[in-house]
Amino acid sequence: MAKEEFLKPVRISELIRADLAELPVHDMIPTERQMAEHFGVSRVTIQKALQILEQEGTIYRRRGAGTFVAPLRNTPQHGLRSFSEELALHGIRSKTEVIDVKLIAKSNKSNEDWVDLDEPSYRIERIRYKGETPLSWEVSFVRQRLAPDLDKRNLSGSLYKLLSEKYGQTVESADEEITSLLIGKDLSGKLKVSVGTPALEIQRKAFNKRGDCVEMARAIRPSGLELLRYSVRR
Amino acid sequence: MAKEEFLKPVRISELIRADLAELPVHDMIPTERQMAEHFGVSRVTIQKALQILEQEGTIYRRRGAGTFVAPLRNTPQHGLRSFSEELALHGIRSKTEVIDVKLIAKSNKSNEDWVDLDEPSYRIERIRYKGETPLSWEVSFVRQRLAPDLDKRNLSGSLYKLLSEKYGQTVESADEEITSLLIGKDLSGKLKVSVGTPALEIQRKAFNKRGDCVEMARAIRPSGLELLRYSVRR
DNA sequence: TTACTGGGTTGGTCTAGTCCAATTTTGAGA
DNA sequence: TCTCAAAATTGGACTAGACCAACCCAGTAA
Repeated sequence: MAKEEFLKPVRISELIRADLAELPVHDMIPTERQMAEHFGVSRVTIQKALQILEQEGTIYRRRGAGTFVAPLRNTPQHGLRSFSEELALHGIRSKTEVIDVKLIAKSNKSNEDWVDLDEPSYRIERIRYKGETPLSWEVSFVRQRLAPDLDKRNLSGSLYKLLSEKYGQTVESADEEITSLLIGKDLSGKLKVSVGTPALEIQRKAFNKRGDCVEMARAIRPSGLELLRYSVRR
Repeated sequence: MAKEEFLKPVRISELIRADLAELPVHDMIPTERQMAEHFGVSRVTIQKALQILEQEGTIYRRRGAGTFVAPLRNTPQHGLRSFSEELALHGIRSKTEVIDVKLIAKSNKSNEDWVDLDEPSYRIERIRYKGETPLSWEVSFVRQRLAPDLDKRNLSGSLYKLLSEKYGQTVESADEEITSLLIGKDLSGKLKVSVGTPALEIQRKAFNKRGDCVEMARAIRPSGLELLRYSVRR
């Protein structure tokens, strides 16, 4: 006989979300107490399930009034995705060309002045393609200590996936800083665009759960393909 | 005699954060059970307090092991701030020039093709300055229904603050989309930069708690001042 | 020394119940 | 019909206790 399984908040939120799809916007849904009885769980568990739906903008709650269906938000939530995942979400199959991989000694005053390395790190230079069209030029730095022999791996896929699966370094959060610039002589050839094309420059620091910096990266994306979307919350 | 006040999670998280500042990175802090006893509250309350600190990246937790001090993240968290708040955070006093405010009829096929208005809305065109230097050109659309007589207000301050305090429309979340472009003839004069200067274009939809779109905006920021920062979480 | 095992510790999760504050509804009175 | 106060409802918050899974470490055996 199958062991009795209790419903967990995540599962409950999925069930509720499915029912929600058929309800009109701003409609009130059953109270927490009713749901608790219906699902056979405590009210706290229901509250956690509703909290999930509230954070993703599916519902909103008003004390003393009830819980209501929020309007559909057509913009997809950004979350934390690698570049390849981001492209796949837009239905684009991407290709990655690894330009260069090398080990950088510590505390070098290199030409990459935006990154200060306190220990030996790998420098990975890559270009992302959609078919024959370059989409993005990227340089990533990863500490050797966190990912030894990274240079011997296949780097033409998702770096985040590789770091997570092979080294247990899962990216949980990232800080990004965005500026604009003009494509210069050095990159115009690699990105197959003319000098003076406007582009986005994204500098990113990615962190694991412990708050250690797992990756430092800089990406240059010529304008044309709109991929940079953020959802900001209070 | 003052009424006995129970400590709430937010207050507890502040107290813990203060103590944390003196501890070395990756040090273990007292267990949840110890803290619960120390503060005279339940363990669930402590967990909520720790959840706050965990989300802001101050600590991290490992089941079976304990709770630890996370490394300092030097990049400031972005959160959801208005442009003027963002500038103030960088120690910059900003000035706002209101170029134009007018009421737009519904469903007009205007030259602003990026926004589809389903009802009468205000169109607010402004320029942000640091001293005499223009930083950003912005156009905001706000539904008349949500903020009647908005055109009679003083719009040279924070629009979000105005909407929140006068109309009860507090921005809780926003979706932003970022691209790059070159400054054209129309904006080069207003922003006092030469034609062909690279710039960021930010399109934003801001929502209240109920998920209704409170503001639609488009901002153009010439490169030079780095203000666009995002913290992304899983 | 090395490898394993078992018990204690710790965070993660859930329950059942209580109290509170915001809101809506009800009902009495003018 | 209208107004306003009381009552009921609802989400928000907290407690005390329980169980579980991951982890750490001391002790044991090879």
